[in-house]
Amino acid sequence: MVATGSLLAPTNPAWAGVRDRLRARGLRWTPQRRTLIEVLSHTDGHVTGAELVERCRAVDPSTIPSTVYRTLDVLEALGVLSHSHGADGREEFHVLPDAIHGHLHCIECGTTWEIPADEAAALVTSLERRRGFSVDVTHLSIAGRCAACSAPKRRRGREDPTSRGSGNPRRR
Amino acid sequence: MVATGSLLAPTNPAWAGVRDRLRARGLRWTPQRRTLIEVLSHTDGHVTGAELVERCRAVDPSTIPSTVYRTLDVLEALGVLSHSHGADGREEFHVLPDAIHGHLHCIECGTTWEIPADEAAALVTSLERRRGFSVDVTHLSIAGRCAACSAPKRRRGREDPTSRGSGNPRRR
DNA sequence: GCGCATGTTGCAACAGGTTGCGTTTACGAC
DNA sequence: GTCGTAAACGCAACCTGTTGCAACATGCGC
Repeated sequence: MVATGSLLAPTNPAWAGVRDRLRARGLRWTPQRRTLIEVLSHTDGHVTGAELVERCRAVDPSTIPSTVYRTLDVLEALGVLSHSHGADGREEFHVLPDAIHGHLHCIECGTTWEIPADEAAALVTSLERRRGFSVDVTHLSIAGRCAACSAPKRRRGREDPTSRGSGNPRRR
Repeated sequence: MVATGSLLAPTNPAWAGVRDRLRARGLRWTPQRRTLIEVLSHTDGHVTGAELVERCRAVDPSTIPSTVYRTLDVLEALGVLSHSHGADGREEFHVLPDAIHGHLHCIECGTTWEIPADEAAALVTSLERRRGFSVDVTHLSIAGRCAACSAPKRRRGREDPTSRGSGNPRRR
Protein backbone atom coordinates (compact mmCIF):
# COMPACT_ATOMS: atom_id res chain seq x y z
CA MET A 1 0.00 0.00 0.00
CA VAL A 2 2.98 2.30 -0.38
CA ALA A 3 4.76 3.66 2.64
CA THR A 4 1.70 4.54 4.63
CA GLY A 5 3.33 7.26 6.64
CA SER A 6 2.86 10.96 6.33
CA LEU A 7 4.38 13.49 4.01
CA LEU A 8 5.49 11.38 1.12
CA ALA A 9 7.69 13.42 -1.09
CA PRO A 10 6.57 13.37 -4.70
CA THR A 11 9.03 11.32 -6.65
CA ASN A 12 8.44 12.82 -10.03
CA PRO A 13 9.35 16.45 -10.66
CA ALA A 14 6.34 16.70 -12.92
CA TRP A 15 4.19 16.88 -9.82
CA ALA A 16 6.04 19.88 -8.53
CA GLY A 17 4.60 21.99 -11.29
CA VAL A 18 1.03 21.17 -10.48
CA ARG A 19 0.82 23.69 -7.71
CA ASP A 20 1.89 26.50 -9.98
CA ARG A 21 -0.32 25.40 -12.80
CA LEU A 22 -3.26 25.50 -10.45
CA ARG A 23 -2.33 28.94 -9.26
CA ALA A 24 -1.81 30.15 -12.79
CA ARG A 25 -5.43 29.36 -13.44
CA GLY A 26 -6.64 31.11 -10.34
CA LEU A 27 -7.19 27.80 -8.59
CA ARG A 28 -5.96 27.02 -5.12
CA TRP A 29 -3.45 24.82 -3.43
CA THR A 30 -5.06 23.21 -0.42
CA PRO A 31 -3.98 20.51 2.03
CA GLN A 32 -6.55 18.12 0.55
CA ARG A 33 -5.16 18.62 -2.93
CA ARG A 34 -1.68 18.13 -1.64
CA THR A 35 -2.70 14.82 -0.14
CA LEU A 36 -4.18 13.62 -3.40
CA ILE A 37 -1.13 14.72 -5.36
CA GLU A 38 1.07 12.82 -2.94
CA VAL A 39 -0.98 9.71 -3.44
CA LEU A 40 -1.04 10.11 -7.21
CA SER A 41 2.69 10.69 -7.39
CA HIS A 42 3.21 7.30 -5.83
CA THR A 43 0.76 5.63 -8.13
CA ASP A 44 1.28 4.43 -11.60
CA GLY A 45 -0.90 2.79 -14.17
CA HIS A 46 -4.60 2.53 -13.50
CA VAL A 47 -6.56 3.18 -10.35
CA THR A 48 -10.23 3.36 -9.64
CA GLY A 49 -11.69 6.36 -7.90
CA ALA A 50 -12.52 4.27 -4.88
CA GLU A 51 -8.92 3.10 -4.60
CA LEU A 52 -7.68 6.65 -4.62
CA VAL A 53 -10.13 7.63 -1.91
CA GLU A 54 -8.91 4.73 0.15
CA ARG A 55 -5.25 5.62 -0.30
CA CYS A 56 -5.91 9.24 0.54
CA ARG A 57 -7.56 8.11 3.72
CA ALA A 58 -4.44 6.14 4.56
CA VAL A 59 -2.49 9.39 4.40
CA ASP A 60 -5.18 11.59 5.90
CA PRO A 61 -8.07 9.74 7.56
CA SER A 62 -10.26 12.82 7.41
CA THR A 63 -10.40 12.65 3.61
CA ILE A 64 -13.87 13.10 2.19
CA PRO A 65 -14.79 11.26 -1.05
CA SER A 66 -16.52 14.13 -2.76
CA THR A 67 -13.45 16.27 -2.31
CA VAL A 68 -11.31 13.62 -3.93
CA TYR A 69 -13.61 13.25 -6.91
CA ARG A 70 -13.85 16.99 -7.37
CA THR A 71 -10.11 17.34 -7.21
CA LEU A 72 -9.72 14.56 -9.75
CA ASP A 73 -11.97 16.54 -12.11
CA VAL A 74 -9.75 19.55 -11.67
CA LEU A 75 -6.58 17.57 -12.27
CA GLU A 76 -8.07 16.02 -15.36
CA ALA A 77 -8.84 19.47 -16.71
CA LEU A 78 -5.19 20.24 -16.10
CA GLY A 79 -4.18 17.20 -18.13
CA VAL A 80 -2.41 15.58 -15.19
CA LEU A 81 -4.54 12.51 -15.52
CA SER A 82 -7.26 11.04 -17.63
CA HIS A 83 -10.08 8.70 -16.91
CA SER A 84 -12.00 6.02 -18.73
CA HIS A 85 -14.54 3.44 -17.73
CA GLY A 86 -13.65 -0.17 -17.11
CA ALA A 87 -15.63 -3.07 -18.51
CA ASP A 88 -17.97 -2.79 -15.57
CA GLY A 89 -18.46 0.91 -16.12
CA ARG A 90 -16.44 1.84 -13.08
CA GLU A 91 -14.15 4.83 -13.34
CA GLU A 92 -10.50 4.17 -13.95
CA PHE A 93 -7.96 6.90 -13.68
CA HIS A 94 -4.73 6.92 -15.51
CA VAL A 95 -1.92 8.94 -14.05
CA LEU A 96 0.44 11.18 -15.96
CA PRO A 97 -0.35 9.76 -19.37
CA ASP A 98 3.03 9.81 -21.04
CA ALA A 99 1.54 8.50 -24.25
CA ILE A 100 -2.01 8.58 -25.49
CA HIS A 101 -3.55 5.17 -25.30
CA GLY A 102 -6.77 3.27 -24.78
CA HIS A 103 -7.52 0.15 -22.78
CA LEU A 104 -8.38 -3.44 -23.36
CA HIS A 105 -10.37 -5.36 -20.75
CA CYS A 106 -10.80 -9.10 -20.64
CA ILE A 107 -14.30 -9.76 -19.36
CA GLU A 108 -13.30 -13.24 -18.32
CA CYS A 109 -10.12 -12.84 -16.31
CA GLY A 110 -10.44 -9.12 -15.65
CA THR A 111 -6.99 -8.21 -16.83
CA THR A 112 -6.35 -4.82 -18.42
CA TRP A 113 -3.87 -3.89 -21.12
CA GLU A 114 -2.96 -0.65 -22.74
CA ILE A 115 -3.34 -0.17 -26.44
CA PRO A 116 -1.13 2.48 -27.95
CA ALA A 117 -2.83 5.08 -30.09
CA ASP A 118 -1.40 3.73 -33.31
CA GLU A 119 -3.07 0.39 -32.78
CA ALA A 120 -6.43 2.11 -32.67
CA ALA A 121 -5.50 4.37 -35.54
CA ALA A 122 -7.43 2.36 -38.10
CA LEU A 123 -10.64 2.80 -36.21
CA VAL A 124 -9.99 6.41 -35.39
CA THR A 125 -9.22 7.54 -38.89
CA SER A 126 -12.08 5.55 -40.32
CA LEU A 127 -14.59 7.22 -38.00
CA GLU A 128 -12.99 10.54 -38.63
CA ARG A 129 -13.22 10.16 -42.37
CA ARG A 130 -16.62 8.56 -42.61
CA ARG A 131 -18.42 10.56 -39.95
CA GLY A 132 -16.20 13.45 -38.97
CA PHE A 133 -16.25 11.98 -35.49
CA SER A 134 -13.07 12.62 -33.52
CA VAL A 135 -12.45 9.79 -31.11
CA ASP A 136 -11.21 10.43 -27.60
CA VAL A 137 -8.65 7.64 -27.50
CA THR A 138 -7.78 8.16 -23.84
CA HIS A 139 -11.36 7.30 -22.99
CA LEU A 140 -11.46 4.31 -25.30
CA SER A 141 -12.12 1.10 -23.48
CA ILE A 142 -12.61 -2.14 -25.31
CA ALA A 143 -14.09 -5.26 -23.77
CA GLY A 144 -13.69 -8.82 -24.98
CA ARG A 145 -11.76 -11.99 -24.34
CA CYS A 146 -8.01 -12.17 -24.22
CA ALA A 147 -6.09 -14.88 -26.05
CA ALA A 148 -5.72 -17.04 -22.96
CA CYS A 149 -9.41 -16.90 -22.10
CA SER A 150 -10.82 -17.29 -25.57
CA ALA A 151 -8.57 -20.20 -26.36
CA PRO A 152 -10.07 -23.65 -25.93
CA LYS A 153 -8.89 -24.44 -22.43
CA ARG A 154 -6.35 -27.24 -22.50
CA ARG A 155 -3.69 -27.06 -19.82
CA ARG A 156 -3.79 -23.35 -19.10
CA GLY A 157 -1.02 -22.64 -21.52
CA ARG A 158 0.62 -19.41 -22.52
CA GLU A 159 -0.88 -16.60 -20.54
CA ASP A 160 -0.78 -13.25 -22.27
CA PRO A 161 -2.66 -12.12 -25.35
CA THR A 162 0.78 -11.34 -26.66
CA SER A 163 3.92 -10.41 -24.86
CA ARG A 164 4.14 -7.09 -26.68
CA GLY A 165 1.25 -6.07 -24.50
CA SER A 166 3.33 -3.55 -22.60
CA GLY A 167 1.45 -1.66 -19.97
CA ASN A 168 0.68 -2.94 -16.56
CA PRO A 169 -1.75 -5.78 -16.56
CA ARG A 170 -3.92 -5.55 -13.54
CA ARG A 171 -6.36 -7.89 -11.94
CA ARG A 172 -9.35 -7.11 -9.88
CA MET B 1 -43.65 6.71 -21.96
CA VAL B 2 -45.70 4.27 -24.01
CA ALA B 3 -49.35 3.59 -23.26
CA THR B 4 -49.08 3.42 -19.52
CA GLY B 5 -51.98 1.08 -19.03
CA SER B 6 -51.90 -2.51 -17.97
CA LEU B 7 -51.32 -5.71 -19.86
CA LEU B 8 -49.63 -4.50 -22.97
CA ALA B 9 -49.55 -7.25 -25.48
CA PRO B 10 -46.09 -7.89 -26.83
CA THR B 11 -45.96 -6.60 -30.37
CA ASN B 12 -43.14 -8.72 -31.64
CA PRO B 13 -43.57 -12.47 -31.89
CA ALA B 14 -39.92 -12.83 -30.93
CA TRP B 15 -40.92 -12.13 -27.37
CA ALA B 16 -43.38 -14.98 -27.32
CA GLY B 17 -40.54 -17.46 -27.41
CA VAL B 18 -38.80 -16.06 -24.37
CA ARG B 19 -41.03 -17.90 -21.95
CA ASP B 20 -40.21 -21.24 -23.50
CA ARG B 21 -36.55 -20.48 -23.79
CA LEU B 22 -36.48 -19.73 -20.08
CA ARG B 23 -38.29 -22.93 -19.28
CA ALA B 24 -36.02 -24.91 -21.53
CA ARG B 25 -33.14 -23.82 -19.35
CA GLY B 26 -34.88 -24.71 -16.13
CA LEU B 27 -35.58 -21.06 -15.44
CA ARG B 28 -38.96 -19.72 -14.45
CA TRP B 29 -41.65 -17.56 -15.87
CA THR B 30 -42.79 -15.16 -13.18
CA PRO B 31 -45.12 -12.16 -13.14
CA GLN B 32 -42.14 -9.86 -12.61
CA ARG B 33 -40.39 -11.24 -15.67
CA ARG B 34 -43.55 -10.92 -17.67
CA THR B 35 -43.78 -7.27 -16.72
CA LEU B 36 -40.24 -6.62 -17.86
CA ILE B 37 -40.77 -8.45 -21.12
CA GLU B 38 -43.87 -6.37 -21.75
CA VAL B 39 -41.91 -3.21 -21.19
CA LEU B 40 -39.02 -4.37 -23.34
CA SER B 41 -41.30 -5.43 -26.17
CA HIS B 42 -42.53 -1.86 -26.39
CA THR B 43 -39.06 -0.42 -26.29
CA ASP B 44 -36.61 -0.02 -29.05
CA GLY B 45 -33.13 1.30 -29.31
CA HIS B 46 -31.25 2.12 -26.14
CA VAL B 47 -32.49 2.37 -22.61
CA THR B 48 -30.71 2.79 -19.34
CA GLY B 49 -31.38 0.41 -16.50
CA ALA B 50 -33.00 3.17 -14.51
CA GLU B 51 -35.39 3.93 -17.34
CA LEU B 52 -36.47 0.33 -17.49
CA VAL B 53 -37.07 0.23 -13.76
CA GLU B 54 -39.18 3.34 -14.10
CA ARG B 55 -41.24 1.92 -16.95
CA CYS B 56 -41.77 -1.33 -15.11
CA ARG B 57 -43.08 0.63 -12.20
CA ALA B 58 -45.54 2.34 -14.51
CA VAL B 59 -46.95 -1.09 -15.35
CA ASP B 60 -46.57 -2.59 -11.90
CA PRO B 61 -45.84 -0.10 -9.11
CA SER B 62 -44.58 -2.84 -6.84
CA THR B 63 -41.56 -3.45 -9.06
CA ILE B 64 -38.29 -3.76 -7.17
CA PRO B 65 -35.07 -2.53 -8.86
CA SER B 66 -32.90 -5.46 -7.93
CA THR B 67 -35.38 -7.83 -9.52
CA VAL B 68 -35.29 -5.86 -12.74
CA TYR B 69 -31.51 -5.85 -12.87
CA ARG B 70 -31.32 -9.55 -12.12
CA THR B 71 -33.86 -10.29 -14.81
CA LEU B 72 -31.93 -8.16 -17.26
CA ASP B 73 -28.87 -10.30 -16.55
CA VAL B 74 -30.85 -13.41 -17.29
CA LEU B 75 -32.26 -11.99 -20.52
CA GLU B 76 -28.81 -10.95 -21.60
CA ALA B 77 -27.58 -14.50 -21.06
CA LEU B 78 -30.44 -15.56 -23.30
CA GLY B 79 -29.28 -13.15 -26.00
CA VAL B 80 -32.50 -11.17 -25.93
CA LEU B 81 -30.63 -8.00 -25.20
CA SER B 82 -27.16 -6.69 -24.71
CA HIS B 83 -25.71 -3.92 -22.66
CA SER B 84 -22.86 -1.49 -22.90
CA HIS B 85 -21.74 1.51 -20.92
CA GLY B 86 -22.42 5.05 -22.00
CA ALA B 87 -19.79 7.76 -21.99
CA ASP B 88 -20.54 8.38 -18.35
CA GLY B 89 -20.19 4.71 -17.50
CA ARG B 90 -23.89 4.25 -16.99
CA GLU B 91 -25.47 1.05 -18.23
CA GLU B 92 -27.28 1.14 -21.54
CA PHE B 93 -29.35 -1.76 -22.70
CA HIS B 94 -30.01 -2.54 -26.28
CA VAL B 95 -33.10 -4.52 -27.09
CA LEU B 96 -33.34 -7.36 -29.56
CA PRO B 97 -30.11 -6.58 -31.35
CA ASP B 98 -31.00 -7.34 -34.95
CA ALA B 99 -27.48 -6.55 -36.02
CA ILE B 100 -24.29 -6.53 -34.02
CA HIS B 101 -23.12 -3.01 -33.48
CA GLY B 102 -21.26 -0.72 -31.15
CA HIS B 103 -21.98 2.82 -30.04
CA LEU B 104 -20.61 6.28 -30.55
CA HIS B 105 -21.14 8.93 -27.88
CA CYS B 106 -20.55 12.62 -28.32
CA ILE B 107 -19.23 13.92 -25.01
CA GLU B 108 -20.28 17.41 -25.96
CA CYS B 109 -23.89 17.12 -27.09
CA GLY B 110 -24.58 13.72 -25.58
CA THR B 111 -25.99 12.19 -28.73
CA THR B 112 -25.53 8.48 -29.39
CA TRP B 113 -25.14 6.71 -32.72
CA GLU B 114 -24.83 3.12 -33.67
CA ILE B 115 -21.80 1.87 -35.53
CA PRO B 116 -22.35 -1.25 -37.56
CA ALA B 117 -19.91 -4.07 -36.97
CA ASP B 118 -18.20 -3.63 -40.30
CA GLU B 119 -17.19 -0.12 -39.43
CA ALA B 120 -15.33 -1.40 -36.41
CA ALA B 121 -13.97 -4.34 -38.35
CA ALA B 122 -10.57 -2.77 -38.89
CA LEU B 123 -10.01 -2.43 -35.19
CA VAL B 124 -11.46 -5.80 -34.37
CA THR B 125 -9.39 -7.76 -36.83
CA SER B 126 -6.25 -5.85 -35.94
CA LEU B 127 -6.60 -6.68 -32.26
CA GLU B 128 -7.50 -10.23 -33.12
CA ARG B 129 -4.45 -10.67 -35.28
CA ARG B 130 -1.93 -8.80 -33.17
CA ARG B 131 -3.04 -9.95 -29.75
CA GLY B 132 -5.50 -12.78 -30.20
CA PHE B 133 -7.97 -10.57 -28.39
CA SER B 134 -11.56 -11.08 -29.50
CA VAL B 135 -13.48 -7.86 -29.15
CA ASP B 136 -17.04 -7.82 -27.86
CA VAL B 137 -18.44 -5.37 -30.37
CA THR B 138 -21.85 -5.15 -28.71
CA HIS B 139 -20.13 -3.75 -25.65
CA LEU B 140 -18.00 -1.36 -27.63
CA SER B 141 -18.64 2.23 -26.74
CA ILE B 142 -16.57 5.02 -28.19
CA ALA B 143 -16.47 8.54 -26.83
CA GLY B 144 -15.42 11.65 -28.66
CA ARG B 145 -16.79 14.66 -30.47
CA CYS B 146 -19.25 14.47 -33.32
CA ALA B 147 -18.79 16.47 -36.49
CA ALA B 148 -21.16 19.20 -35.40
CA CYS B 149 -19.47 19.67 -32.05
CA SER B 150 -15.87 19.42 -33.15
CA ALA B 151 -16.40 21.80 -36.04
CA PRO B 152 -15.36 25.39 -35.44
CA LYS B 153 -18.72 26.79 -34.43
CA ARG B 154 -19.97 29.13 -37.10
CA ARG B 155 -23.71 29.25 -37.55
CA ARG B 156 -24.58 25.83 -36.09
CA GLY B 157 -24.57 24.22 -39.47
CA ARG B 158 -25.26 20.67 -40.57
CA GLU B 159 -26.09 18.59 -37.59
CA ASP B 160 -25.16 14.95 -37.93
CA PRO B 161 -21.75 13.34 -38.12
CA THR B 162 -23.13 11.75 -41.26
CA SER B 163 -26.64 11.02 -42.32
CA ARG B 164 -25.88 7.32 -42.70
CA GLY B 165 -25.89 7.27 -38.93
CA SER B 166 -28.95 5.06 -38.85
CA GLY B 167 -30.04 4.13 -35.40
CA ASN B 168 -31.85 6.41 -33.07
CA PRO B 169 -29.85 9.34 -31.91
CA ARG B 170 -30.76 10.03 -28.36
CA ARG B 171 -30.11 12.88 -26.04
CA ARG B 172 -29.77 12.90 -22.31
C1' DG C 1 -0.01 42.10 8.66
C1' DC C 2 -5.14 42.48 7.40
C1' DG C 3 -9.31 42.11 4.85
C1' DC C 4 -11.98 40.47 1.20
C1' DA C 5 -13.57 37.74 -2.78
C1' DT C 6 -14.10 33.57 -4.49
C1' DG C 7 -12.50 28.92 -4.94
C1' DT C 8 -12.94 24.79 -1.84
C1' DT C 9 -14.40 21.99 1.64
C1' DG C 10 -17.50 19.10 4.47
C1' DC C 11 -21.72 17.26 4.94
C1' DA C 12 -25.95 15.27 3.86
C1' DA C 13 -28.90 13.62 0.50
C1' DC C 14 -29.43 11.51 -3.68
C1' DA C 15 -28.78 8.35 -7.90
C1' DG C 16 -27.74 4.09 -10.23
C1' DG C 17 -26.51 -0.36 -9.39
C1' DT C 18 -25.07 -4.72 -6.66
C1' DT C 19 -25.13 -8.19 -3.07
C1' DG C 20 -26.48 -11.31 0.78
C1' DC C 21 -30.00 -13.59 2.90
C1' DG C 22 -34.38 -15.26 4.48
C1' DT C 23 -38.96 -16.09 2.39
C1' DT C 24 -41.96 -17.13 -1.29
C1' DT C 25 -43.44 -19.58 -5.28
C1' DA C 26 -43.24 -21.80 -10.03
C1' DC C 27 -43.52 -26.03 -11.76
C1' DG C 28 -42.12 -30.97 -12.42
C1' DA C 29 -43.04 -35.36 -10.02
C1' DC C 30 -46.17 -38.19 -7.86
C1' DG D 1 -54.53 -32.08 -6.11
C1' DT D 2 -50.38 -32.15 -3.14
C1' DC D 3 -45.54 -31.99 -2.30
C1' DG D 4 -40.69 -30.74 -2.59
C1' DT D 5 -37.05 -28.11 -4.26
C1' DA D 6 -34.46 -24.91 -6.41
C1' DA D 7 -35.25 -20.53 -8.71
C1' DA D 8 -36.81 -15.92 -7.89
C1' DC D 9 -38.32 -12.46 -5.04
C1' DG D 10 -38.29 -8.65 -1.56
C1' DC D 11 -35.72 -6.17 1.36
C1' DA D 12 -32.11 -3.88 3.51
C1' DA D 13 -27.53 -2.65 3.40
C1' DC D 14 -23.84 -1.44 0.76
C1' DC D 15 -20.82 0.62 -3.02
C1' DT D 16 -19.28 4.18 -6.26
C1' DG D 17 -20.15 8.65 -7.62
C1' DT D 18 -22.60 13.24 -7.90
C1' DT D 19 -24.83 17.45 -6.36
C1' DG D 20 -26.50 21.50 -3.57
C1' DC D 21 -25.42 24.45 -0.08
C1' DA D 22 -23.58 26.77 3.94
C1' DA D 23 -19.17 27.46 6.14
C1' DC D 24 -14.36 28.01 5.53
C1' DA D 25 -9.73 29.53 4.11
C1' DT D 26 -6.39 30.58 0.25
C1' DG D 27 -4.02 34.08 -1.70
C1' DC D 28 -4.27 38.66 -3.94
C1' DG D 29 -4.37 43.65 -3.05
C1' DC D 30 -3.37 47.04 0.03
